[in-house]
Amino acid sequence: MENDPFDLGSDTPPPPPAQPGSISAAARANMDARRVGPMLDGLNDEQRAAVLADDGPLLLLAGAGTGKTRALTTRIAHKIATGQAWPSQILAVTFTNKAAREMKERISSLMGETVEGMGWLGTFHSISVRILRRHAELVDLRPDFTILDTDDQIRLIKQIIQAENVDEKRWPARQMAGLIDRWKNRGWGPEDVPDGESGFFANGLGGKIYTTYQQRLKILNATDFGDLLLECLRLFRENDAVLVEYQNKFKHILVDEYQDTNAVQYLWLRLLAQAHNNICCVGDDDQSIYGWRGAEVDNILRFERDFAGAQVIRLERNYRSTPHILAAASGLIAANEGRLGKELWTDLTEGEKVNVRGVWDGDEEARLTGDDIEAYQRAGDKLNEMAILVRASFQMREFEDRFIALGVPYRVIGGPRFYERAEIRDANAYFRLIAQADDDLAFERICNKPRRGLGNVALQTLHDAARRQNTSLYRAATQLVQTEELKPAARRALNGFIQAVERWRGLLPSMTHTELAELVLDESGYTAMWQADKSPEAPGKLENLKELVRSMDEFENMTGYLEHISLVMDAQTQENDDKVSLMTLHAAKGLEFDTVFLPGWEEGLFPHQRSLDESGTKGLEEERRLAYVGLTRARQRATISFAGNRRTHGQWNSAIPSRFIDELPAEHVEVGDTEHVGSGFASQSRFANDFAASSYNSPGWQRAQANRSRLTPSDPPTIQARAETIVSNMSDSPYQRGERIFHQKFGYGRIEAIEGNKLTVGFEKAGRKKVLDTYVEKH
DNA sequence: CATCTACGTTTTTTT
DNA sequence: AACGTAGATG
Repeated sequence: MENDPFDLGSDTPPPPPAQPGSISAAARANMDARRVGPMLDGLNDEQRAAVLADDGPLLLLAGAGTGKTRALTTRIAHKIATGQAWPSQILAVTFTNKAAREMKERISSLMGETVEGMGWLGTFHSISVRILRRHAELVDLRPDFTILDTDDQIRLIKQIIQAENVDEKRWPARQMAGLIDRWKNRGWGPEDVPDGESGFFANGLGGKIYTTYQQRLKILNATDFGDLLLECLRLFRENDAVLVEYQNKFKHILVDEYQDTNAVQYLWLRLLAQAHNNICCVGDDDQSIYGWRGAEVDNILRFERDFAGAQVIRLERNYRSTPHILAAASGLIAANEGRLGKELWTDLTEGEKVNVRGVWDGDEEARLTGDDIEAYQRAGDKLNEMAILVRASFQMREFEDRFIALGVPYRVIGGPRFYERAEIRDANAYFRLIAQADDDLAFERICNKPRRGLGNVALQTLHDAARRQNTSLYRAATQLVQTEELKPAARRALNGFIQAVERWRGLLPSMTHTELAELVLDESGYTAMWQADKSPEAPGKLENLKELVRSMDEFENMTGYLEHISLVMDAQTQENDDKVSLMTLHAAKGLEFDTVFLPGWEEGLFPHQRSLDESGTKGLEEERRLAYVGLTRARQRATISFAGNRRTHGQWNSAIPSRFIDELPAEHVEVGDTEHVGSGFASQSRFANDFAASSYNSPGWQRAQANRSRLTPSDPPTIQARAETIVSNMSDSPYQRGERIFHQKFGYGRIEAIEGNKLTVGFEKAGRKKVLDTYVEKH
C-alpha cells in the first residue's frame, strides 16, 4: 500500500509477542526504570492494580472523581514505556474529541515527551472514518466521501418523503431521521429492520424510506453519523482479510466511558478484540446518561459475561467531593435498581451540606444564584470554579440575562455551535462542493446563494434530470447546460456557476486552502451579499466568516479542514479568563468545579416529563443518574434550587419540587435559605410560607413522601396529589371571580377563574389568558 | 423572484 | 413568546 495517505504509523518490528504476564527481553531492555517508576507514584492500590493488571479483559468500574482517566492513561503510557506495545498498536476510544485530546496530553506528560503515532486514540467516529476511508470502495464509497450533519440528513430525508408522496406534516422528516439513527445505533442496515419497527413510520413505508435513503447516500458519496460505525461494522463483517488485519494490529484496546456505548459500538469493539482479547473498559454504570442516544447500560452490566475471564477492579476512593456531597449523591443514586454497586468514600474534611432552596420563579432563581456568585467572588473564589448545570438549554437564558445585568462574566459550554451558524454552513458548502462534486446538499445550499437567478423551476428541472440519470445534481448540471431544457437565462446562470466551481476546484492544488477560501467567498459574491445586507446581524456574520478563514489556518489542507468540521463540532474555546460556566448536565460530565448550582429541580423539568413518558422507569433512572452526575461535579459546594412557578411554552405553570430532592438523605442537606426566601418578592407571596412549612421535616412533606413510596416512582396520581396539595395551600387568592383587573401587557380584563395563584382572565383586547396574580392589579 | 402573513412548533440531552 | 416555514401575494 504505497503512498497510503492514512499511514498507520511506524508499525515496524513490534516486540516479540509477550506471554501474558511476562515481558520479552527486547522489551525489558527498552524499559527504563526512570520513566516507568514515577508513573506509578501517587496512585492508590486500586489504580495501580488497574495499571498493572495482566492482559485479558478488564473492567474498571470507576466512580465519579476516582481518577479513572489517570488510571487509564497511565495504563496506556505504561504499556508503551515497558515495550508491551507500540503506540500504533493501541486502540483507545473515547466519546468526545475533548476526552481524546485530554488523554493524548496526559499520556504525553506521563511519558515526558509527545507520543508519536497514537493515531488510534480518538472517538469511535473519527477512528471509524479513518478505517472507512482506507477501504471505502469495499462499502461502495469513494475515499473522499462527505459526512453529512443532522441538518443535511433531514433535508435529504425530506426529499425522499416528498418523492414517496407521504404527507410530511403527519410524518416529519425529523422523526424519520430519529428512527434511522436509532436503527443504525442498533446495528441494523435497511434489510435488518424488523417489519414491526419499520411500520412505525408512514404506515409501513419507514423501511422503504430507509432503503432509498441509503441508496441516495451512496450516489452522493456520503455517509451520515450513524453510518460511520455501521458501515465500518459491515466492512469488517464482509471482508475477513480487513477484519483480521485490524484484529492483529490492535494488541490493546481501551475504551473510556463504556457505559455510554450503544449496540453498534459494542459489536464493533467485540469484533476487534477477538484476536488478542486485551480489552480494557472503563466506566461507571451510575453515570450512564445517553440512553436516548442508543447507549445501553446493559453493555457494562453484561461485561463479565461477554468477555470470559474478565477481571473487575473498582475505583471507589473519591478525590473530588466533600463527604456531605458524596453522601447526598450516593443516597440519591441508591434509589436506582440494577446497579453494579460501588461504595464511594473520601477522607476529605466534612465541608458544607448540600444546600436546597425554593424560589418563586426562574427569575428569582437566577437572581439569587447571581447574588451567591458575587458573594463567593468577594470572598475570594474564582469564577472559573463555579458552574451552573441545567437540565435543558432553555433554562440558560434567565441566567445569561442576569449575568449580563450584573456584569458577571460567563461562558456557555456546548451552546450554539460556531459551525452550525448559517453563514458558516454556507461557506462550508462552497468548500464541500469544490472538494466533492457529488455533494448535492452542498450544491443545493449555495447554488443560488447569493442569488444567481437559479430559482425553484430551474432547480426542479435539475432534480428531475439527476433522478432520471441516477446521478448527482452537479453531474446532471454539467449535462443539462449542453441541452435546451432550461430557459436561456437559467441555463446561463447554471453554466456560470459550474464554470466557477470548476475553476476553483482547479486552483485547489496550486493555492493554500485559506487563500482559496478567501477567493471563493469573494468571487462567488457571498461576502458581497452580506456587505450589501442592511440587517443588524450582517456585520457579525462577516466577522464570523473572517474568523472562519482564520481558523482554517490550523489545518494542513482543505480536506483536513473539512474532516475536522464534520467530526468536531466544538470549536476550541479559550479558557484562560475568569468566567462562570453555564451548561447542561450532559455537557458537564467529566468536569468538576468547587461550586455547583443545580437549578430547576422540579417535576416535569427534572426528571424531564418526556423522559418519563417515553421510557418510564428506565427513563426515570437515567434522569436520576443525571442528577447524580450533577451533584458529583461539585468539590466544595452544591446548591440545588426549585421554582414554584415556571414558564413553559409561554404559559405559566406551577411546579412541584423534584422527587430527587426528597431522595437526598436529610442529614446531608440544608434546606431553605431562609435569609433569601424570607426576603424580597417571595416573602410577599403565600408561597414563601408554604415553602417554609413544606420543608423537610414538616408533617405534610413526610406524608407526601410516605404516600409516594407506596406507589411506583413514576406513578402520576402521586404527583397530581402533590400538585393538588400545593395548589390548595395557595388557594385563598386575594382576588375574586368576576373582579376587574389590569395587566401590564394585556390591559384590562375580568377574572373568569382562579386556580391558586393563577388567574384565568378574559382580557378586553388580548382575549382569554392565564396569568399569575402577582402580575395584575385590582382595578 | 422577493416579501409578507399565518400557522405551527419549539424546549432534553449530541458524536 | 419567539422563531421558522409554507403559502400567498405583489
